[in-house]
Amino acid sequence: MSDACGSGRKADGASKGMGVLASRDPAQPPPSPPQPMPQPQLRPPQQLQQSGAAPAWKDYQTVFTNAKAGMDGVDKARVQQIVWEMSKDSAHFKNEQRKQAGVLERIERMKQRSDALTPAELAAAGRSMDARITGCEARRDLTRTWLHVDMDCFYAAVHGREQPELKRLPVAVGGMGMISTANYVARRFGVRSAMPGFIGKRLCPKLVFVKPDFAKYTAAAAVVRGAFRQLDPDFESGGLDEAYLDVTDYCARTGRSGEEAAAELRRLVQEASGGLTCSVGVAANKMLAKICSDINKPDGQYVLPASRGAIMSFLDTLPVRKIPCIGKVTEQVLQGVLGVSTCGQLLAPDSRCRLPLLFSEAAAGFFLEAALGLADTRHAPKTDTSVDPGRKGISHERTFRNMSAPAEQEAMATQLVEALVSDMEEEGIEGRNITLKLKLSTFEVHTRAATLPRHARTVSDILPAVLRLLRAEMPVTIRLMGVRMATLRKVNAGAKSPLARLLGLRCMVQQPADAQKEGAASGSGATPHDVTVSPQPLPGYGSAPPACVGRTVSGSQAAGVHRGGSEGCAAMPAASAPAAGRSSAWPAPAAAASLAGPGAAAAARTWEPGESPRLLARGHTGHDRSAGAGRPPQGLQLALPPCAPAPGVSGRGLGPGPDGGTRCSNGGSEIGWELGHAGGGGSAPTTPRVGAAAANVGQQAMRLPPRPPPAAVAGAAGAGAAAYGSGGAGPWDALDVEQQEVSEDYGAQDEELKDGLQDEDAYLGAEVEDEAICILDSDDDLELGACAGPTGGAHFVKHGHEQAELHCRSTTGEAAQQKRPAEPAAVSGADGPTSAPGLKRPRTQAAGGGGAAGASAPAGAGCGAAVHSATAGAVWTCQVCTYARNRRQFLRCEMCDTRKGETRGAANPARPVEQEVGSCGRKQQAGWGAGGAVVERNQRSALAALLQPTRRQTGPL
DNA sequence: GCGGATCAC
DNA sequence: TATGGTGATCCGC
Ligand SMILES: Nc1ccn([C@H]2C[C@H](O)[C@@H](COP(=O)(O)OP(=O)(O)OP(=O)(O)O)O2)c(=O)n1
Ligand SMILES: [Mg+2]
Repeated sequence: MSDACGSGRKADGASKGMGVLASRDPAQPPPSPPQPMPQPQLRPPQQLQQSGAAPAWKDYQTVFTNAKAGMDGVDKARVQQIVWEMSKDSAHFKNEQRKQAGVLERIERMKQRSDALTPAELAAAGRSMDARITGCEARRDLTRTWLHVDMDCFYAAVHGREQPELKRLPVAVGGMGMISTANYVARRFGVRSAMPGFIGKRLCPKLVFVKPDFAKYTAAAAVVRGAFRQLDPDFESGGLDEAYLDVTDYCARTGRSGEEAAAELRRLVQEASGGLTCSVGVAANKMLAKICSDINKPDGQYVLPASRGAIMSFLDTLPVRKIPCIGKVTEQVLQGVLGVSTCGQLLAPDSRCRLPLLFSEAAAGFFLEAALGLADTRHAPKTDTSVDPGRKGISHERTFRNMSAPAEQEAMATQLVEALVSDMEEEGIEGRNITLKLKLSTFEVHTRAATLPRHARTVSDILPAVLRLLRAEMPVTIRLMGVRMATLRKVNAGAKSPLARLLGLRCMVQQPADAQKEGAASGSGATPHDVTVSPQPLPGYGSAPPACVGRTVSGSQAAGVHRGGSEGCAAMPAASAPAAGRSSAWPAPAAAASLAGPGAAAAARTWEPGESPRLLARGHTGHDRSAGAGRPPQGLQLALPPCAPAPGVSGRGLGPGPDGGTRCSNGGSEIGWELGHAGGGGSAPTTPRVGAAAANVGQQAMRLPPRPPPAAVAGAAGAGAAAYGSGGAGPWDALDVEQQEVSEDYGAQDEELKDGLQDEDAYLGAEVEDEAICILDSDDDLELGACAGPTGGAHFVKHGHEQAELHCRSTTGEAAQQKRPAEPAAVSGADGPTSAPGLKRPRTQAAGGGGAAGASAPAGAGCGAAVHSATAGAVWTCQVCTYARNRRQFLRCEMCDTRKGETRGAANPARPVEQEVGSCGRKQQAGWGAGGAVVERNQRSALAALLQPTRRQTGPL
């Protein structure tokens, strides 16, 4: 086993932790403290005087005393006491105590429940868990070799590389307000990430603060990723400074062991980066590898042999806190309720049988698998970036001195929304769900959300809703405000049909399996047609402003918005990535991907025995008997960082700088805007591998109804990735919808046309060679009218209110050019008292008219159908905000939440009395977006709420 | 769908 | 003086 580790590895003296094997003690003590203490006076005080019993400071639970790399010789008691001393009178402290009280309460409740369990219940649950364990074991896959690599005190190391003198000094990246990270010298004093700078300074008076420079980190990350790629071109990024590599193939190819691969990787990283060191974990799956990478940090590696025995032995004494997703709170809960602190204890009969009885299905399953050392062994699938927004939400938030003035708060909200919109535009996305976040001067956090009438991406569409939410909470004294947009989708991606955009339709085409015969094309049966193509929607202009605000505001930036595919990342392959947004890299579609199992069927499921914890989005190993074909897409997502699929080239450095660098407020305090804005790019995915996986994701994104479509894409492994990959070539290639010129009309920003079409019935024409199924998915209810065409037949199959399948079948030989089978008028005419009375359906027709597309129309039959967006069907006008398009099924105004018929805003009836006046006047602090900057655009998802307090109070702030 | 909570970097 | 920003998931309503 201990094969020659001789390779690579330079004997820099610090030849620490070369792979260790079979350890029985997971916490193999790192070979003694790093290096000799730099300077005597830098040695942290070793002990502190403490008298009395049960000192108050001992109860203050912070994350600063957790075991962490570089914290070995730290006097934790001293740290804790100082942290407590400096915090105890603060509002922050008070809030922490409040939260802690809640945790204790929760633990208490769970304990009671646990005690109340009957022997019968426990026995039954025990048997159930045993069965699960058996199933899990049967599926354990030890054939893959994974490396998890994590840079050592990354930010600090980058600065140290440029200013060597810093290496010997205790350095913290950040400012007196917040520390992003600290080098190992500083860590010996207890200085850590997320610690307020002033406390760090107190712990280590000589602490040197360095301002963060995100551009540098991004550039450095890009370099080391180049090294990662050498061992695994498809490596998954877990953040700016870490990644998961499946080196199974590399090892097979080179004949190297995992240990040697790790050594080689470390060598390459150091060489490429000019001295930056990293630590590597080697194990059979991602989760284990991640845990291992921390063991011999810094500049070390640890190998966990791929045998069940070694793994179980390793986990036996491993603190549960080491499991990703088990944080401070969960650790306390497990300890408090079950008396469990290690994975081994979690598996003890008396503990494991209680898991399903005290925790949710998902959580129990996660704990079980984690304790067994089971997790993803395959890369997360990649997704089609032209369709996938790449993220679930996008946000902006900022901390400032306590603020109470409404006007000031509204101005802040405006700024935030502007920034948000700017980012959304960069990424070409729009969203439907807006959330306002407020952190009171007491540090309590509250969120208020609203669902917009339709997807929006302009300030004029979004701000009013935000202001409404904000005003409803006034008066308040806040220290932070944030805005987040969710329910995202890409604007215009791939959709060539303006009509579809108008309707807000997502269209997907797929041919019935049996139709492949004809596709003679590839013997493999993978014709372009049999792939689920898809995506995309987007009501370009269609999504008009929510009446409320003013439609006065024209479609503003319309026409040319298409953000070029890649603003900055020139190096990126076309199909690749999303423009970098904030920090990093590329959105990890993993999240969505993981849910989109193979084939629509597996869309989502809850934990099932044997399935790996979603530690990392999983791509399905195949043995997934997703019986629950039609389960709600809500599978558990105990995701760990659903790593970014293929983080490739690093993006450009900094994004568009802070507009004018202004943001930063006074005195370049703290970390300033740098991080907040940085981001630019991070890494971009290498050319995303499109294919079956992508197709699946596409489906997921499209919210396909549970029922798998006929042409089940499911198993279609390898089914032509082609159709997908070509970015813009979407569905419209196969389903040739007419009216290209409408597009131009749009481009011309024809306001009238826009308004008119909006609620109009519309006609959707298609040209297919044989058969096709077009899946319609709209924001609005769809009312489908008759449909048929001279050249083909079609019928609808509805799925709920917003989706439907349009099945088209051509009658061969029929005029190919005749693309307008059904006369729109034939469509049910259920027009309700729609707005825009003046315009009827003419628009649509006009649109179809030109038919420039027809010119080169390939032979094929046409068929079509008329679709009527129910928006126009039945609407009511809010008497408060005058929004006139509330759909009938809503009893409250979609814009302002007022009850139908009511004349006074009912959204927030009771006005909170409101709390204390802001405390002391803090200094204006620039929102540094440090940490955030860190994370690549969302690689992180957390299991989080495994244990939720049962109660929930949603009162006025 | 919302709001609070948890987690990670 | 002074405790960040971004993204995601989960649970209970
Ligand atoms: N709360 C946090 C945690 C981390 N980071 C940033 C700074 C770190 O340099 C970088 C990477 O995070 P790590 O957890 O990997 O920490 P380090 O790389 O700094 O140290 P280690 O050697 O323990 O990996 O992310 C941050 O801004 N805020
Ligand atoms: Mg690191």
